[in-house]
Amino acid sequence: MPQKKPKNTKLTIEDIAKLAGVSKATVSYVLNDKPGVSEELRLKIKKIIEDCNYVPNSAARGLAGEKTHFIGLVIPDVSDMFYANIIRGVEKTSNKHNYLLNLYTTHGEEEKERRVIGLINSSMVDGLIIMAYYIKDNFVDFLKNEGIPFVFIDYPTKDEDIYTVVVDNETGAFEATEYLISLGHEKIAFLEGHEAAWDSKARFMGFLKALTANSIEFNPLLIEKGDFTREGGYKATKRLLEKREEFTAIFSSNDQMAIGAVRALKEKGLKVPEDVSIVGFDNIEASSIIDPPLTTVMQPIYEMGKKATEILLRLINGENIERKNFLLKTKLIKRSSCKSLK
Amino acid sequence: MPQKKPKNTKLTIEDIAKLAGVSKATVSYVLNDKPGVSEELRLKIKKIIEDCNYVPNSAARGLAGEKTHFIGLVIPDVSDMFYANIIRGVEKTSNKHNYLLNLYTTHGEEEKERRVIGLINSSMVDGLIIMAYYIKDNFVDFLKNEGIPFVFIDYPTKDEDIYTVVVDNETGAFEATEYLISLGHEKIAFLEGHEAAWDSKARFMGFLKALTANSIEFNPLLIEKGDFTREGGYKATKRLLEKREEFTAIFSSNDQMAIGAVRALKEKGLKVPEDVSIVGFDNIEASSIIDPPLTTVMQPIYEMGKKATEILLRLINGENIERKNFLLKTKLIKRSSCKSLK
DNA sequence: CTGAAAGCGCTTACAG
DNA sequence: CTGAAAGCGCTTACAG
Repeated sequence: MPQKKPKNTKLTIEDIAKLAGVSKATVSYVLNDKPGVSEELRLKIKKIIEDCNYVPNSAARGLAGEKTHFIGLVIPDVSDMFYANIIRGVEKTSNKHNYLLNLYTTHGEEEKERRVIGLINSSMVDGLIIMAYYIKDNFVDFLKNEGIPFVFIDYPTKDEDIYTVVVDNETGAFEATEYLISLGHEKIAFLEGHEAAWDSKARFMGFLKALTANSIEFNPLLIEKGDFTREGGYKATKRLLEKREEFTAIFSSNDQMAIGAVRALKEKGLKVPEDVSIVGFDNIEASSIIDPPLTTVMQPIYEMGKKATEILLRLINGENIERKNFLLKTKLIKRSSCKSLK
Repeated sequence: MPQKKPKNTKLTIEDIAKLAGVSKATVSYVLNDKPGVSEELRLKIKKIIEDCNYVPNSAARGLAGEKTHFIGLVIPDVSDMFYANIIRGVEKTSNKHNYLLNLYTTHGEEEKERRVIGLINSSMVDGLIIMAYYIKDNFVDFLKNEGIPFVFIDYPTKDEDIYTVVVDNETGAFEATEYLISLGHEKIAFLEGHEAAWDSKARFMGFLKALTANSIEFNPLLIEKGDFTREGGYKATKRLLEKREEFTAIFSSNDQMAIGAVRALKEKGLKVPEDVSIVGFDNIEASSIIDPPLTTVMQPIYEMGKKATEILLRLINGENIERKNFLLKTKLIKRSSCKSLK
């Protein structure tokens, strides 16, 4: 009957202690690499543990107040490649340090994000990596009081008291725009992402700064609102074309919209990059498959997960980390959607 | 200091008991919907729990032998859309039933798959969903002895004693081939996947059966070995073309190879679908983006995760399930990579 | 350097 | 219908 878990088959610390002829405490010290056991005994016990394939019960460890060797990852979704890559970064890094993963998906729902609270209560994880939408200050305060280490991913805050790993969207957009300018483009349209999205804003800032840095006048008519979707990019580009305001390039604040833009241009008989150059942002898989392959800005997604985990693990181990806010660099991927005007 | 978890802030069952003026046991009964508490008292206690935002400590629950409300998912990777969709299916379904997810990625390494054993020991999960490569019979035996419910995904076995959820690759391939035949194709080439892959074999079987069912003679010259990669499909198709054996269609055992095949054909000046029709398998994102969009067989990936979770949850609740092996249907996605010869 | 004992927060017989 | 007590497997002061 699956209802009952017959634990009798499982080895406990007591079994190991008996086998080694010592007390449970001594085995525990060995397990946790604590002092107070002679090297000889330590080796002997380690061998027995190894031979028996004994693995300590994490639940008991968690309860007793020691490390559980689990870290919790709060993330909106798993089926999006962006999040999937973050998970992979977290997972690979934590695995390397003998940590396992608890996954909590929120699907961008505020209520589910709040349930994270229950999780922490459960003393099931030693630390938390959080990527969320609705995190408010009170939530952060709660976490602080909780005394559990946590790191935020892609959550830009001015609160210098919390650990964050964020992509440098602004510089990424700056570089992409400078690239277009270096090819001779001056009339560059910009497709905005979702209104509330801070990353869209950061990209727009980078775009603006690049124009300014190159003494190119900003033309508000060439800005179109979008929503980060393919359809949104398509519509934005159609609106742009209807304005009959001249432009030679489009900088889209993400790839999905850039793909929509390509379609809109093609429908109007315009060729990419012959008539219009396009740069996207994100380097999603589709960007290398479409015709023409898209020049875009790659985010260090995997690295974000990795970095956040490294920080968290150090915090869990009680290390002090000087810096709290980490900005990760993007990379411009040049493909064939841009043409030089020179 | 992050080293210490100050549990003092956290509510325990004892606090709730005091607040309600009852013993811990009574609160526990309410928590677990067990009989022995008057309806009135039950409601009162539930309200207090609600008001205090109390969440029981899963570690303690797990230790005490009750449900942890975690299920473990063993899976090779997260950054592959196939697996990501399975995770999503598992995660959405388990969340709906108030279950949380523990994720264990194995990266196809036998040793890491084995570490699953440690996990079970940990009484951290109530059940296990497993998608693995090296699972041997001894491993299955271990799980059975463990007394923990488990369900395998995409693990074809003749062992009628274990629960499995598998895609009906054979019927999927059968239908795809019949579709090509219905368009008038008789000279159909087949690109095999990785040699050891049982799903590749199943797809080949479906292909063969469709030929037989339609009295079309099987031509061994039109079979090419591949390895499920884009490059493998490209090379296989080049070899195929060098044979100078006539064919009007290609059935590739997955989309990646089909994409490689399209490239090989284009390089030889052949057009898809005008000169050669192509059908893939998997319905990966790229299949809808390439030119021409690929006709392919969609696997019910999300549904596999969902189905496996539903089964597992029922097992965890002690329900008996009559059937053990579930075959999930594929769906033919018709796009423009096939042309009728009629 | 080592062991006996208490305690983490829960559940579950067992009495009443 | 309800409560006192034992126990799950660990860790951690505290003695020795």
